[in-house]
Amino acid sequence: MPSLPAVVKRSCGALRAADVGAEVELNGWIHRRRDHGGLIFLDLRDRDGLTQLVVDPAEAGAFAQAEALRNEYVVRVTGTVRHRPAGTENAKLATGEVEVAVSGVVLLARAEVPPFPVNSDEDVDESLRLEYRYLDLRRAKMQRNLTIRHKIVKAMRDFFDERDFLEIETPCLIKSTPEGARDYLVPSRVHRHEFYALPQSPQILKQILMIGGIGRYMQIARCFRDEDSRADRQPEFTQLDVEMSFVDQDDVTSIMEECIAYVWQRALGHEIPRPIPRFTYAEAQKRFGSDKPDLRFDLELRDVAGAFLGTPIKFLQEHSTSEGSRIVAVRYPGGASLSRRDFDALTETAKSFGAGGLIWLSFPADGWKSSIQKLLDDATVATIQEMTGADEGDALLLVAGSALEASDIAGKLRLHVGERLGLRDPAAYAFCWVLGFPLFERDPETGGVFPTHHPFTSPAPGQEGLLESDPFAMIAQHYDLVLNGFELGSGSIRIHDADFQQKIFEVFGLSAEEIENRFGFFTKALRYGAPPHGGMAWGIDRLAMLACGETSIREVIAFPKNQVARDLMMDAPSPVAPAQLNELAIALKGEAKKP
RNA sequence: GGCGUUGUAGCUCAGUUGGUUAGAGCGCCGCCCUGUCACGGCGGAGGUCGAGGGUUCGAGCCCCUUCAACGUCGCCA
Repeated sequence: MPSLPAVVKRSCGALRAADVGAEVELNGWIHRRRDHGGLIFLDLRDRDGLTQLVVDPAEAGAFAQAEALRNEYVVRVTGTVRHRPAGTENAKLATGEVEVAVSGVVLLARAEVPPFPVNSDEDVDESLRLEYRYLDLRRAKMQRNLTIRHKIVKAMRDFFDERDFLEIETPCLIKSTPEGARDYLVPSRVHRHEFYALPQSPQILKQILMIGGIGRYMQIARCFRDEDSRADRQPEFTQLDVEMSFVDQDDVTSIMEECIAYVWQRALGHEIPRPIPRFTYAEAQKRFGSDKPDLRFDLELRDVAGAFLGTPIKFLQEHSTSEGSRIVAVRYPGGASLSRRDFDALTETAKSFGAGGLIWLSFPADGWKSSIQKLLDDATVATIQEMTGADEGDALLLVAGSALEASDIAGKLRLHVGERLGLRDPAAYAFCWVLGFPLFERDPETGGVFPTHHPFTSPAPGQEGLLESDPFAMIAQHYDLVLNGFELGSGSIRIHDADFQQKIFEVFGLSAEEIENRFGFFTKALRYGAPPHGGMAWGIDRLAMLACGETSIREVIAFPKNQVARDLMMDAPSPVAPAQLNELAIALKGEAKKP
């Protein structure tokens, strides 16, 4: 007596023509049901895909079961793989050549009618998606995004493993060093009235790992910052954190550049053109009005101050000669067809970016028009047109002000124009490096010295002496990796000289006591043989977001928080029992925010 | 904390100048249907128009307050 063929458990995206004849078991969710009365089609779904099941009334038991199935019911079916009848194949499905003729159905779980469709990616109010995140996660987009994110992180781990890096976990309960963002605090039960802080990044810890002789470190690290959320910012987020000893800036940027190319290749099958272009901070500001330029489109900023040297317009005249000023033009291709109203709206947009106003100049076929028509002459306009390369049919948006302000506003207008013209293609990837940042900025309130990035960044070799004489002239050994106008991450060569690090803290106005209390453990460590070191950290959420063509990192995080840092599924944060507070020696002050 | 957008059926949305009983598609429920794959056909249920107050003979629509979501500025060494 011939033995029956073994039943093999398969996933819902696996079956092909070659499997015809096999006895299989499939487990999954009912994606959709097409009940023809005498014949029932079911699409069965798991993370791997969809398989069409056919239930014939001849299989009486299975048929009775199938009639009661609804969307999102969880079932196990057994049956035989067979070719679909000629002409009924479905090219849209990977499994579309075959179907499973069902002989047995086991209902594993019923499901309530979902509050939004699970079997389509139709836009649904995000708070509803987050409340029922487990349903949202079943949808195709989230399954795809989380898969891409996994591939990205896997590629990172592989890349650094192949290059002899160690992945090392650093603690989440650490010391609060209140600089930068607000800390999330965790009360200590054992030590009454004392608190841990959750790390804003493992910065100091990875530097200490270098002092600890680890040499090459990487971590997929969770970071916490108690600041207001944005589409690309969450209270907790994930970084690829990397640090290396005995390296210079070129060593770090080249290995990280190799890494991003490796990741994009492995996770997306996309080849990044290399070398990735590099800009100095000053150049990026000048040409794109941003320290994170979006290079998916051109429309570089043009300086037109030279055209206004003899202008009767006083503020333009001033900005045309003042050393710290710029008059910047943004070209708007095809902008000559815009109406007066459109230009008014653009002016409002510019104001929302912080501009005092906006001068526009357009070049329709029959001459030129401008918001300062009466104050311009043909010769000036011709000069401007030549300076900017504006063609007939274009418009120019002009911003004047301090170099920093004018650049910033013009940079935002450039993005705005790019957006309106559809030049910011979510499927395109334009990377660049930005280097040569100033080490310090002037504190706008006190006028004091303030680190552009963080106080552990080393100045360019040989510049240490400028610290006392001209700190604002110091250039940082700092580098940002930028993708499509987003800062993916930044890194630097760190200070490894304890005395110099001490001096930097002092320059920021920290007292010896404050330095000791906050960073004493760190400056002490630096005194015990700290190797030169440097590294980088990338925002994995942003990276995954851009890789997925999304506009919010919430689309690549399984359980994100909403804009006011609330988890809508668990309803966290929440009040805790008085007993818990007692144990922590915590008393609550004032009224709760909400009744 | 400021500014902006949105809030109408389970979902996505429409709703005119303030005027009768608030609509559509999808979903849901029932019946029919043996080759569909966004199956199809017939029938049905389903509404605190975010909430509260006001103006009005009359409010989904106008006004005030408020709540929520999203975007953004501040903030994010």
